[in-house]
Amino acid sequence: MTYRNELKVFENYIRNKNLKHSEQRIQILGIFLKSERHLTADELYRTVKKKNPSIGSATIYRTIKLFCESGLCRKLKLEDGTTRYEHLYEHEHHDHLICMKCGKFVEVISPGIEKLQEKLAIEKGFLLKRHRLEMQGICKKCR
Amino acid sequence: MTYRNELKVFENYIRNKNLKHSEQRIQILGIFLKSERHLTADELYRTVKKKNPSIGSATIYRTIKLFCESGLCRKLKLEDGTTRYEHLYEHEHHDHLICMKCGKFVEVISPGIEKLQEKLAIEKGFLLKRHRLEMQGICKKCR
DNA sequence: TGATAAATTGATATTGAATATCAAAATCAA
DNA sequence: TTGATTTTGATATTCAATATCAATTTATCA
Repeated sequence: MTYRNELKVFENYIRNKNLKHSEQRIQILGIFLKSERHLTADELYRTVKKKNPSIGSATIYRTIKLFCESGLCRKLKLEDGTTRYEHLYEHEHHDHLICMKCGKFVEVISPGIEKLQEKLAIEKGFLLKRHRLEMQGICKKCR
Repeated sequence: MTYRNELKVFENYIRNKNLKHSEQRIQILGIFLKSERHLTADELYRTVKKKNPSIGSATIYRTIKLFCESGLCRKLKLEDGTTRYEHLYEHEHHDHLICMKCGKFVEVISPGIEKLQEKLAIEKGFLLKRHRLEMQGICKKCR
């Protein structure tokens, strides 16, 4: 699988912001895109370090921020206090179902829930901007 | 308004765990219960300090943990990265609608949403244990 | 009541994630 | 290639939260 579109998104972002191309950013992006899991910054750092040991953790944080700004990445603050990052490009909005034993992430979406949220917000006089739903349970394998 | 029941819950917890009664814990509990807002640990610390300047912040953290364990308090990790604490005793499960401008918290509950969550989890093979829904928007006043 | 064991406190040090600083290196336009 | 600008990596710093530890307080029981 290639990530031509994602690469283009990132390169456009860099160009539009008058930032510069760098080898490190491309390495980090490649590893971020290849990873299936929702990584923490530190997990990404360790993985990148295997390919390029000279890279610093500050660069990881700086680069993740660019991914988020460019629309490739979303930052998730989870109930357990950790922060993880997920792919955003061509992933429509979704919520998460997380296994409390093995940590498995399932991305879910329920138009019904979305609608009820809208309704609830309106009842309370709110204009709903965004929401975050994290469900925790035990997956099939872990039961 | 008195907090006789809440005090009893706390005292029972202390007794059952073979912990000891302390003046500081009662002071902190009183201020926690009186506060209407969802406080951060630091906000609670500053408020307590006005009554008892000798109290240390470590005691606040230790004591909040006891409140949570005793069922009087729930820790909320919010999207903005802050951690706040809310009253739990005789408050049934609820989610939150938060104003992005003024920070207003509204506690909401939608049995419909709860049911759809259950359904969704079952579809994905999960046994749902808990969930967290945080909705952010703009309240009536701020619009 | 007083002695004793155990828990609690406050000050301080430490942790861990994330950000700030800064000199050296890399990038890019002309 | 030069020179301006950005980026990098090392390091220092921040901030919330926890750990450590001697001194104090509490509870128990003789």
